[in-house]
Amino acid sequence: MRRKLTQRGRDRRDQLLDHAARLFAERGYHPTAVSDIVASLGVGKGVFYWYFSSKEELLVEILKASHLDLRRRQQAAIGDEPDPVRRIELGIRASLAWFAQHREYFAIIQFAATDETFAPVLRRNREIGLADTIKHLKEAMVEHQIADQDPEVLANAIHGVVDQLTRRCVLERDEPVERVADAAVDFCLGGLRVSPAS
Amino acid sequence: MRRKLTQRGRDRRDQLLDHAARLFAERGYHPTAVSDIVASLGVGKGVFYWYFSSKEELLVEILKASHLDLRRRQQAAIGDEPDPVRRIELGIRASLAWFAQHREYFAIIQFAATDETFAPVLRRNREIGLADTIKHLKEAMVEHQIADQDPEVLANAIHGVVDQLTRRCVLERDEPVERVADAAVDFCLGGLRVSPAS
DNA sequence: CCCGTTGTTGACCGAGCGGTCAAGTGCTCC
DNA sequence: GGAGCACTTGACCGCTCGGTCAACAACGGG
Repeated sequence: MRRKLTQRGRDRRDQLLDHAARLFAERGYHPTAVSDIVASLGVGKGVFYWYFSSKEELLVEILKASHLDLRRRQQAAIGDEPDPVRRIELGIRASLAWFAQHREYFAIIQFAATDETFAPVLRRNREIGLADTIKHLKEAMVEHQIADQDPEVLANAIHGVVDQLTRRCVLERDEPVERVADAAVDFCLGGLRVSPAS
Repeated sequence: MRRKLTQRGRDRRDQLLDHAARLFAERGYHPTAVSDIVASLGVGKGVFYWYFSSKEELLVEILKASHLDLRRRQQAAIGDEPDPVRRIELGIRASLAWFAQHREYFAIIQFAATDETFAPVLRRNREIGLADTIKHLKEAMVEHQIADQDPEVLANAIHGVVDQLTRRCVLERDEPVERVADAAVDFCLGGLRVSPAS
């Protein structure tokens, strides 16, 4: 759906995006009706279909916009840091911080991953994120800062740690982001540090 | 729903559980109608409601049964291994192997995690799994095989790695379980092995 | 002040859903 | 062989959903 929007129109669209994201996060995508979304704004149903051609398109827009925002935050955090390992660390910290500030998107992304309709968008988002991490990992390998291993597997493992610790520690248990980020970075850089003896 | 079942009845119930799990995994929970499930068996709708009181109850049963099965597999794999670190390793390998054989449950569990209705069941399942890992971690700390750290955070990090590598490598890219399991164990035990110099 | 465009209304529609039920079938045990 | 319980049928119900639309309001440039 492409339409000429005035400032008023753009504001409405953003309102719809925001309210929908909140409702999707709270109750889930399917259980949230379009009529719930417009009701939460106190407007008629037609408003929704003025800005979006379908409920599906709305979710796709939410996914794209949020990923863009997360990525901007990561890049801002990394800046021009020259050390690749340090860049990975800064990326991990930025991700945790972003999710702590945008909790609602976590549940939405997780649902979208379970629905074939949205999987392509999500896959694309993920590939971009992985590519960033892989780039840093490869550089770190070239500089012999870390051992030579399949960078794609490593990148996935790192994202798995960040994902899980965000979910369990930051979102569910409300632990301070800093502390959780420290733990995530520690685990990724050093694992369980099993002593060679074992 | 508790009912007296003959052998025939138990078989039907299992058929329903199986077909439903497959459909939920392929299309998702909400988009799969009860009428789809019974149609895939070529029976009338009443059959479903003879064995389950609602679609919701069905999913809860699927979640409980699958978690029980995974756990049995883990315990069988661990056996009476005395070394706690080795027990963690065996648990990781068993999890990956189980999911490789029961791919359909991964998508179902992921969806269930996004729906408040099913979150309690899942939370319970997860707590049980974490408790197992934490037990081994604590023992390993007592024996000074690994450094003293918050065992709950570590357990979550490990589960995150297993989760992510199962999803990306085993399920999506069909890599051999053994190889992925090696990578998961390596990463968990040693992380990125950043050289102390950095 | 008028007119075209942007924005809004809410009754309405067809489709599909989860769930019910009266009626029937097949098994099993006495 | 029949009484009774396990199991099956599928039309049916009430409801909610995503989406449409004709009519109308607000805004803004000329």
